[in-house]
Amino acid sequence: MPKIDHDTKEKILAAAEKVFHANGFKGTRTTLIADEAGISRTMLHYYFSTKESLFSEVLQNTLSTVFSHLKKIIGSNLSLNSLIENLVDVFADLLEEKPGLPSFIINILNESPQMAHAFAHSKQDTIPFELEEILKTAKQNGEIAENITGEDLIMNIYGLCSMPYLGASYIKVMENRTDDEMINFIRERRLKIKELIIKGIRP
Amino acid sequence: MPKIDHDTKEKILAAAEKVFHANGFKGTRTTLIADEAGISRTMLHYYFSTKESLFSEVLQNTLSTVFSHLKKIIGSNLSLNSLIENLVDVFADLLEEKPGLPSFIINILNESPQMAHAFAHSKQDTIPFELEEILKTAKQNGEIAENITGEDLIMNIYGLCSMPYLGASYIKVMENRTDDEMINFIRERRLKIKELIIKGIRP
DNA sequence: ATTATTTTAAACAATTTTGTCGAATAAAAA
DNA sequence: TTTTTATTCGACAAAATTGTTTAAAATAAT
Repeated sequence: MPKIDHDTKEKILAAAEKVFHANGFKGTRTTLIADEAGISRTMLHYYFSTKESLFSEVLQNTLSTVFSHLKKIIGSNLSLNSLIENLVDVFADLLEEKPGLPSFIINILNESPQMAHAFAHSKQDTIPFELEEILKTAKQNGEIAENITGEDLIMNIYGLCSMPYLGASYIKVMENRTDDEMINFIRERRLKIKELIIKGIRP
Repeated sequence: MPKIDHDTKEKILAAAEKVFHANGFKGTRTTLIADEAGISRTMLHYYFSTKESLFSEVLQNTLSTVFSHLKKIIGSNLSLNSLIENLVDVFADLLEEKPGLPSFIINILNESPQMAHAFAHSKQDTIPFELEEILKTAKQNGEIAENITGEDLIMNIYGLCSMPYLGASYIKVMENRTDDEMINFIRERRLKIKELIIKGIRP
């Protein structure tokens, strides 16, 4: 029986993820992926017929990672503050694992708004529903300002958590940070983000 | 004496700004700029020899717009809260004028980290210095938590204000918003951002 | 040892994109 | 009116990029 070298395929996928996340679909050169994986461009076409098929596999991997993180929150019966801390942790963990994710998502939304449409209508993102429910009771208890919506909360979290990754190259040189220092900086910021949001949405 | 049609040049620059802001340098096709401007591609090369030269003029225009906005804040002797409200207003006004700016900046930082380096070292961005000064006295007065830095404040403002523009296509379809409704949504969010930050950084 | 599988290199076709050139037209300036 | 300027079109060269093919190697399976 034939044996496939899964190792090489994985190497290609890992390299492709890195390059696609950083440069989007159009911006990516398959040559760069091959270089990054340390293989020839011929080999790339041996495992993946086209750039599109490679991209689509990377996209699926990325989305499944996102959903596996999101599932950590679903079903838990939490107070508002715990929920917020949980959401921030889940997003922050996700971004620490996939630092290129914010720029990747933004790129996709830019390059093909159809995908934004499809994704928005897929209803796989169940967080908004849970959120509205919890916000309702929190408002009744006077824990939170009346005008805050679930959308607000998600935008606060996603915007604040993504920022350091989107501006990484600038933030790094601004304070002459090493890679390790950047990771620490972002970890410390995670705590500040939680505090900012929890205090900031009070009545 | 010869007469140059400045109108056409401006049309090209406006179209180029739109396309470059939306797609970055690599992602931009000069054909698209010509189409957007309603002129032939030959004409584009008549006024701008290369794609690079056109990009560089767009970039300079963009940066001068950014700085003209930033200057509105400099030199004023404000309380912490007024400063924050001012900063949010200035950024929000800027983004309302140039909605593609966040994705443009992110693209530049991604495509050429050298530019991030150059920009960070140009010291044209004087806000951090002013900020640290004001934060110092605010901390002495107990108006703000000790661990908040100027960098934190700027990241909060920039991240929160940019978010709706970066995810625009998603946010639009999510709630079936028209263009006008999007503008209103973002204007209302501006107030929430101010409140979030002011309350969120208290001790 | 023989066969099948993985990998590379080199060459090539097709496509896209950028930039140039020359001819031709319309409009304004001299 | 003659000349300069603004504009377009079409053709084309050069470069980059993607994908195919062929021949040849290294490696693993039987």
